[in-house]
Amino acid sequence: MSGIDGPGGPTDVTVVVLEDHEMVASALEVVLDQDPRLRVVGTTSRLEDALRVVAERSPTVLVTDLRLDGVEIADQLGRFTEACPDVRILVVTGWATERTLFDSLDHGAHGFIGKAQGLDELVDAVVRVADGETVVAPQLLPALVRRTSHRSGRDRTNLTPRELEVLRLLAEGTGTREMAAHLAVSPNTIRNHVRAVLGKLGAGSRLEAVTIARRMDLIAPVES
Amino acid sequence: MSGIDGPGGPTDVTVVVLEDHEMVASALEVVLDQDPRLRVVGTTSRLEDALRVVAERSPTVLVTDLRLDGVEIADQLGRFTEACPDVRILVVTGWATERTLFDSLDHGAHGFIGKAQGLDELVDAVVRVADGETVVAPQLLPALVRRTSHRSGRDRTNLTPRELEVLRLLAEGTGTREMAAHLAVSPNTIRNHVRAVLGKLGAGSRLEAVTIARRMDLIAPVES
DNA sequence: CCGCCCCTGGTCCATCTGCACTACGTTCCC
DNA sequence: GGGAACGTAGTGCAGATGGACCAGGGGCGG
Repeated sequence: MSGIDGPGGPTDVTVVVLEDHEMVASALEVVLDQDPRLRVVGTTSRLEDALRVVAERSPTVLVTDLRLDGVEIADQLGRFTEACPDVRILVVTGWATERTLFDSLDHGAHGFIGKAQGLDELVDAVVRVADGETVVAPQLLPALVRRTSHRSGRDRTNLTPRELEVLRLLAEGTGTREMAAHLAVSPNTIRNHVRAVLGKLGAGSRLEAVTIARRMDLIAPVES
Repeated sequence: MSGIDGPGGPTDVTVVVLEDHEMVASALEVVLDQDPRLRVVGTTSRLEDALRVVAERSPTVLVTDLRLDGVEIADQLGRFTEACPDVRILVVTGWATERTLFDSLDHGAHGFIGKAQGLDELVDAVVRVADGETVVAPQLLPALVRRTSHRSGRDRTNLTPRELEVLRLLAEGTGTREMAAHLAVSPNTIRNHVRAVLGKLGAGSRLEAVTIARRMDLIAPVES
C-alpha cells in the first residue's frame, strides 16, 4: 500500500496502465510518469499481465481502457477489484457511451473519461481518482443526471439475458437452426426470442436489429 | 521545407500528428517531441486541421491514424499529398489488416505500422520514413510478399462495385425495397446483386454475408 | 468485330422470416 | 398464495428470401 494522501491530497500515486494498443499504453506511461505526483509501476496491453501486476504491486490507481462489451466490462473490472480490493479504477476509453459509462460505474470503476479528453484531463482524473473522488467526463454528466432523475436513459430496451444472447448470435450471422442447436432449444423458441428482440428494438428484420443494436452498442462494434 | 537529411540521415524532421483521440494524439506528440531528431509542429484530432497545418507548414512527415474504410483511405491520403506533395505519410493504425495496408500503400502512404508496436518502433518508423525509406510493420510483411508474388491475397472476392454498394447497404440493415428505391433499380435487380454477394462470399444469408464481409473488412467495423 | 463482364430485369419454387396468438412450467417477489 | 416476468414450445399465415435459371443492353479489350 503506497501512501494514499497526506492532509493536502495524494503525493505518491502508483499507477498501472492497461491499454489495448502497446503503443498507446507506452505513450500514456511516458506522459503519466512525467507528472511528479504519479509513478507508473506497470504498463501492459494484456489483461493477465495487468491482473498480475495489480495483485503484486497494489497500485493506487489502475488506468484501463475498455475493449469489451457489457458483460465483459463487469467481468474485467470485477477481476481487478478481486485481485486488489483497494485499487481505484479509472476507465479511459475511446468508446465512451452511456452504456459503457454505466456498466463501468456499476461494476466498480471510480472514474470514466474518454480518449477525446486531453492529457491534462487524464492526469487530473488520475490524481482525483487516487484522491478518492469519483470522476466522470463532463460530456457524460448529462447522461448521469438523466439516469438518476428518471432512472431511464439506459435499459429502456430491457432485453432479457436470453434475448441478448440470441441477439449476439444474430450479430455473428448465425442462422435460426444453428442458434437452436447452439442453445439447445427448439427453433421455435429461437424465433420467439428473435421476435421479441425485433419488437423491443423496433426493427423490421434481423439485419436491422443487428445494426440498431450496434448503434445502441448492445453488442461490441466488432466481434472476435 | 525543413531540412530533409544531411549525408548521415535526417536531422530536423518536422512532424504533424493526426489521430482520432485527442488524448492519444497529445501523448504521441509528447513522445515524438522527446526525440531530438523530431519536432512536432502540429497535433490534432481533426482532418481539416491536419490538412491546413500540412499545407501551411509543409512538414517532413505526417503521422496519421486510419479511421475510415477503403474508399475513404484513398480520399484522405490523396487530400494530404494534394495539400503538400512532398509530405511523407506514416500511417499508424489500430486496425492493421492486409486491406488497410494495401489501401494505404496504394494511395501514397510511405509507412504503415500498427498501434501494437512500441514507441521505439514508432519513432524509428518516423525517422526512417523521413529519411526516404518505406516502412512496413514486420508482421504485415508476409502479406506484402504474398501479394507481390502471386498477386492475390487481396481482392479474391472480386465483388463488383455495385455488389459492394449493395453489401454496404445490407450492412446498415437496409431492406430490399429500400435498397431498390435508394439505388433506383428494381427489387429484382437488388435480389440478383444480393445473390451474387452471397455466392461470392460463401454466405447462406444476408446476415452471414455482412459478418463475413466485416471479418474480411470489406466494410468498416462500425458505420456512421 | 466478337466475346466477356457488368448492370439490369425477370420467372419459378421451396424455405425462411416476420407477425399474431396461445400455452405451460419455473422463478422471484409482493 | 398469487402475479409478473422469463424461457420454453407450438400453430397459422402472408410475405420475404435463397437457389436456380434466362435474357437484353452496354462497355471494354483482344
